[in-house]
Amino acid sequence: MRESERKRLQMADIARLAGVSVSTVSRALNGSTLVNAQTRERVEQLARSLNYAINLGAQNLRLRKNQTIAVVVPYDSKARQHISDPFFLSIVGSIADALTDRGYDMLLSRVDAERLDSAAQLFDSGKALGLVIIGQWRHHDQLNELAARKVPLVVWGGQLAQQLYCSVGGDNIGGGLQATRHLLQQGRRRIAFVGDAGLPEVRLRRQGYWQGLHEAGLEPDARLEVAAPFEISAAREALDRLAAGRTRFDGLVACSDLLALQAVQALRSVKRRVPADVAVVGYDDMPVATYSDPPLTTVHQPVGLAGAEIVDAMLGLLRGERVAPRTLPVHLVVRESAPAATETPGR
Amino acid sequence: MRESERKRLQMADIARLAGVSVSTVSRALNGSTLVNAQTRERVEQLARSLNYAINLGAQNLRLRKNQTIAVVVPYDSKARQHISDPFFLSIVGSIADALTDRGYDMLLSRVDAERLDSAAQLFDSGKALGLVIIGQWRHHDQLNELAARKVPLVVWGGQLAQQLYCSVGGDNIGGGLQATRHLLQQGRRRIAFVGDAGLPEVRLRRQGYWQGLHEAGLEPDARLEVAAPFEISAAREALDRLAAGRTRFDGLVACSDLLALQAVQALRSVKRRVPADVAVVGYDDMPVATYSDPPLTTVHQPVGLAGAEIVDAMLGLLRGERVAPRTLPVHLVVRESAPAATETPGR
DNA sequence: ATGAAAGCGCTAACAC
DNA sequence: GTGTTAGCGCTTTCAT
Repeated sequence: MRESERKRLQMADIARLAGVSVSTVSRALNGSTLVNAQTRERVEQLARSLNYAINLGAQNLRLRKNQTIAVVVPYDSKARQHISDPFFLSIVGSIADALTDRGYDMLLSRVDAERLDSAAQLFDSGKALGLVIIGQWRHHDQLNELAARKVPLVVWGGQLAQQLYCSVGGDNIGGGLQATRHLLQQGRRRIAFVGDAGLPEVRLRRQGYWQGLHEAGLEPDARLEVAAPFEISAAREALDRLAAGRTRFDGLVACSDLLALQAVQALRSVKRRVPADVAVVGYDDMPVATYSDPPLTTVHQPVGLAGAEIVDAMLGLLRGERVAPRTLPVHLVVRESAPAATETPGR
Repeated sequence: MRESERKRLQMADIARLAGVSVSTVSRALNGSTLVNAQTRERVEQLARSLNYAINLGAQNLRLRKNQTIAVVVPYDSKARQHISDPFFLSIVGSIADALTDRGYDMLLSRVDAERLDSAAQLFDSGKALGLVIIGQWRHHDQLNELAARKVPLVVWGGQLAQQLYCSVGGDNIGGGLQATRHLLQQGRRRIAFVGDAGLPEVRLRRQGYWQGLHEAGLEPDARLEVAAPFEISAAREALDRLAAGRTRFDGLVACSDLLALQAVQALRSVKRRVPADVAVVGYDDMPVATYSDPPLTTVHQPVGLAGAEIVDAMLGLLRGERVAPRTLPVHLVVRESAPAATETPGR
């Protein structure tokens, strides 16, 4: 009908031109040993010169197979915002690489975060063999329901109690802990925590933060916990309030690099210096962290590894294995926003 | 065979349970008017409660349709590097959004840049209706061949002479020109250009750069043109050579924000200040440009718009229209790496 | 070594 | 309104 699909070539055409049956063409093109070498050669030449390729839709139907994995990046239905956080974008890139390596196709979908179950459609309709969902957001229960329905599901996010699905994620508790310990080691005692603890990953990081405080004999102060969303413009307001507020602090742990940098700007707008007055630690270690002013001390997430782990977990599920959630190691990268102990001058 | 696909539900199952024929189920689920309201209701209920969804592979085969567009991000076969440039990643995000809005699926593929024609497989095999390729790289001819073969093709990149395919891209000449003019207006006269002119987009930007120089009565100086690739670690070396070299310069136009920031670092390593000694302009206006040290004056590319334009161009092609290449407007965002004329103190 | 025929899960005439 | 039937483009017995 469309100009471009007027008359797609099919096996029957090749068969006719080669003077053989479709079965033979099929066998030739699929490397069966049951074809005469010359016949195969003729068929292959023909196919190549005409740019014929086996119709994978038909092949998959007949073989009842499929090599497609859906990667779902939920969006906030109110904001309908563009995928913007660099971390999510790069993890998608990493998954794309891992899937390509293993010979799978990647379907990239965006779905309303409030209707995560609609992602299951991708599976039910046979479009994809399994689902990778980027982030748990506030939908742990919906994810559990999907898993209960036996939808092959791997979620990038934190490992929670009562979790039926397979998650792969960074060590959030460890990350929060390392960030906090580092600040404490530099002598900071009033440490703020920035991130929306409604999200499991953030909650775990806060748990690490609490643990760090505890180790140092400090009590958490709720006034220093800022529920800033990952969405930057909305976060800024909360950070301005924190910076301008009466509650004093000399350290800050943020749940993304962009959040950390917004905090830096908010602090500067009220004439507080980083790190002199407030030392700041970010999260993710995206490229921005090395170029920013100041360069960020931040918790490095192993993005490259993440894609491979996610895909391996998915392939395990597809093989029918029980795949345990995985937690990937993170480590602190120290830069100038929260430098290591000031070089003790002399001894 | 796999645990998870033991016995996928199909229309026949629903039909049996509902006590009707498959045709009726098909009609009911597809909203045909030729079904009794009650029958439809019963069928729909059943399907919903069993999480049955029409098998799209079979449906597509039967209907000879397909709603999938492949987005191809070429990779360098030598480096086999991860998609890392934030600009490419965000344009992929933008396309994903635009496709979702219009009801299309997006297949994200990576292919060896040296074998771009292999991307055509995605089309020939019917996996995708059309191809979006991110970047022309050095493969203008391969792209032309694909277009000559009537593969529906939209390329993010520059508009070139002798171009058979549809391209969508930022106004590269304009971008290069604006960047250069801005530096000239600040009184800079020795302006370096950083980017691999083997790539069409870069070549066009350099053309704008030359034009800017020409307007000011200046001659290009080949020693100030640095063929730095987008890949950062490789670029750094070239930038260090430039910074340490004997050829003096007081302004610099880079072809990405990351390149600009690497240039800043290279300059600092030889004790040259930005912008005091050298004013630097970046390209793309990624988030990093606002947070970096110094914040970058940079050419803003309309990423959000780009996705929509690319997809609209593709849909035009699929409708059989001739779609002309499109050039999207860019504009300079002035920040501190190349500030506007120093506030003339008094008059 | 090759061809004929059945069927993957679905839709759309065509009957009734 | 609903069922029957013939494919969509392919693979694979089963013959020969």
